[in-house]
Amino acid sequence: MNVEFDRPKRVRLVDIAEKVGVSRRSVSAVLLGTGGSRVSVGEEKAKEIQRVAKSMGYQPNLAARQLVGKRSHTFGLLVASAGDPLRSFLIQHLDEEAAAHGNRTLIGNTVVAPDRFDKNVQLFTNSGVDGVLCAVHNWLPGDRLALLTQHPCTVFYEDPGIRDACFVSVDRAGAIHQATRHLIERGRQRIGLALTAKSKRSQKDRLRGYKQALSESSLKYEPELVFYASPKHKDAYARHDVDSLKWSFPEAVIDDLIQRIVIDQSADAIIAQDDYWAATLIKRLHRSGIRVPDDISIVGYLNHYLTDFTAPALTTIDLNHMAAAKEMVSMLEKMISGDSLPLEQRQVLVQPKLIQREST
Amino acid sequence: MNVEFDRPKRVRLVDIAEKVGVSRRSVSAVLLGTGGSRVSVGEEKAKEIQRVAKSMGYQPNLAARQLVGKRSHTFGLLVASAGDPLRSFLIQHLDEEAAAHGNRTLIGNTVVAPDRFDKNVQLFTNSGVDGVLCAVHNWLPGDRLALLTQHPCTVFYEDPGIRDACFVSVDRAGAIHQATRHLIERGRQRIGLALTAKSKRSQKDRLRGYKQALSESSLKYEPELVFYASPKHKDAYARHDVDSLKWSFPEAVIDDLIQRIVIDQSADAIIAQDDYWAATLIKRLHRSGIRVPDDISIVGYLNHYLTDFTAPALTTIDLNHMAAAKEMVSMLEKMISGDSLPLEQRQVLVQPKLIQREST
DNA sequence: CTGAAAGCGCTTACAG
DNA sequence: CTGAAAGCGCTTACAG
Repeated sequence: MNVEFDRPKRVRLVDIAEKVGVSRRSVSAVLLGTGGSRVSVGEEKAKEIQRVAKSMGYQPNLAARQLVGKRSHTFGLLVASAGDPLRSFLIQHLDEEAAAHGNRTLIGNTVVAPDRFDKNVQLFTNSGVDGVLCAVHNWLPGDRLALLTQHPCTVFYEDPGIRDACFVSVDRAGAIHQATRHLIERGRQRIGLALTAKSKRSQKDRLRGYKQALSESSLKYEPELVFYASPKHKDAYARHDVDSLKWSFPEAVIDDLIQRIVIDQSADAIIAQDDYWAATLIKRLHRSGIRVPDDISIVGYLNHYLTDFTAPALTTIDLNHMAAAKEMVSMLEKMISGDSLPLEQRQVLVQPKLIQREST
Repeated sequence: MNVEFDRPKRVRLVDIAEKVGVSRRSVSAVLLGTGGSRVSVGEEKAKEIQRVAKSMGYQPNLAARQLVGKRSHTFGLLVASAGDPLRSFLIQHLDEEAAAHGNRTLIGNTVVAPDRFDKNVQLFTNSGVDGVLCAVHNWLPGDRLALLTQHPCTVFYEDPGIRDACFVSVDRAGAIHQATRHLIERGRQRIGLALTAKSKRSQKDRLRGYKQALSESSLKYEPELVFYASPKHKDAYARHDVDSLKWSFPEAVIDDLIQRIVIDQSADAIIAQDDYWAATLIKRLHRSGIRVPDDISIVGYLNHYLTDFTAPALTTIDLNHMAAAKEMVSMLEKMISGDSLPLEQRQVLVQPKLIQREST
């Protein structure tokens, strides 16, 4: 079919008011729910307004509503990138949840250039967003405090390290605790734990869950079984190539991990930093003739769809991004509509869940 | 640090006009570039306006600009879902490109419910987007014609089947042509081609490229080497589970493919439908004791980061989503600023590129 | 360059 | 319920 390239004239509130023969205010009350409880429109009239609005294809002008101080029903969504492999499910769920609550989502990529985080914050301000959801990794640049100052209604994924900030976090200690227990139940005795930096809170949490599970089973905690990526491993984290806009994953660090934990320490299980570490581990172990799970069990962390494609399929910890997204949007809605959230409701912990497949 | 939860008062155009002691019009001209060429502000004054605007943290109110008919600098981006595994790179690149041209991106998920496509089109209308980028798979529901009618400035990824519509497409015939030639050069003689439906244009294109490469090398085209997913294979396509919001990939169809093409027809190579088919193929072949690439070569289609995690790493065709995204945004910008695009510029073909890894 | 005014499409407060 | 008016922050056309 052929399509005409004319910009269609939009129907306005006043157009349908004139057509029905009522005031704009009545139309506004019926269609947009404005005016509080003061306005009472007869049921007959209300129905007619609805009917005419529908037949004329009325769509309220959001810019106009926004200008008079109504909610924009727009959320800013800060992400590393729309295709962020570690958080693409989270991003998707956040967007779904926002939409389910009647909001639009303005997506802001931050990973392409160091100043993009702050630029997007400005943009969100211009755009008059009601609130911001921040799913950017803490290890990426960006002024979180400025974000919070400009947009008090902001909910983070993971603790941004700002006092009283609202955030949702996965129970990392609980996650590793589950994984460790699972491995112990499967008869593993020398369980390795792969971490990045020693000083990071997230990594300390994981270590805590690990130690606790060991002690509950009266197993000795051996520091030699904990692997830390050394500073020379620049590829310890997922990285984003700015030119191709593609993500890449650790490689060399994995061989080091195999040498130090699997070979030197005779580990019979590894809890990996994430599913990508785990997938690479499986590949490299396979090349060295070490069998998974016969010789060694591997547990991932995330539950990306990648886990179905490793051979064997990866047992992993599902970080429950759907629950996290629901919590984040729910918190944000509360902050926007009500007053500020009481302190004890500003930090929500989401429970992860172990998914057993074939690698353990 | 503690954060105050007050909504900050935004600086307006008039505020900085008063501060500097000039008219709003001058400020508008200097800061927003309005008023055409009529307005001439002295260089001194202009600099002072810039300085004061910066010091006061002025941010133009986009809703107000939009209301008086200026561009909203907002694009609608229709996607299956933000985490769409087949197009997440495309989505990311589209967003990047839009931002690079100074636009905001309103993301619209469509896969959660059948009416979401059309709902999002309405939403885009309300939001006053300048144009729409549609990256939704053609096999998903949604009224493309209504989209095009409401938003004449729309660019599709892949031909939506509407006359004169603007779209960017990958050269599918060229892609399969490259893959086939590559396999022939590597000494393969019985090259299988895995397709979905016989009647789909996209699949016919692939077949064309396949046949052409064969005939160029004087190889006989054998229809038995072409696999079509039968209607019973409901899992031939990537599917999105509405409850978990997660995607899943074909499984059973792959075993059928192995039986019919690899075993019955003794294929020594397979060009898969996409990287997911290819990854699953590699896994299943491995279980059957068929070695890749010793016994059979496998080529994927997409170049997802998944390809690095298969064992062996997957040779695949990079669909060049970055180039596609650049083209799409460039077309859209032209449509928005100028008049309608001449017919011959409405359909752009992007060239894919074979990436050799280990599976061939 | 300036000021004063009108208008974009809505909501709200006001007087009936 | 109504109409007439003011205002949100901007741009534009108008008269100087």
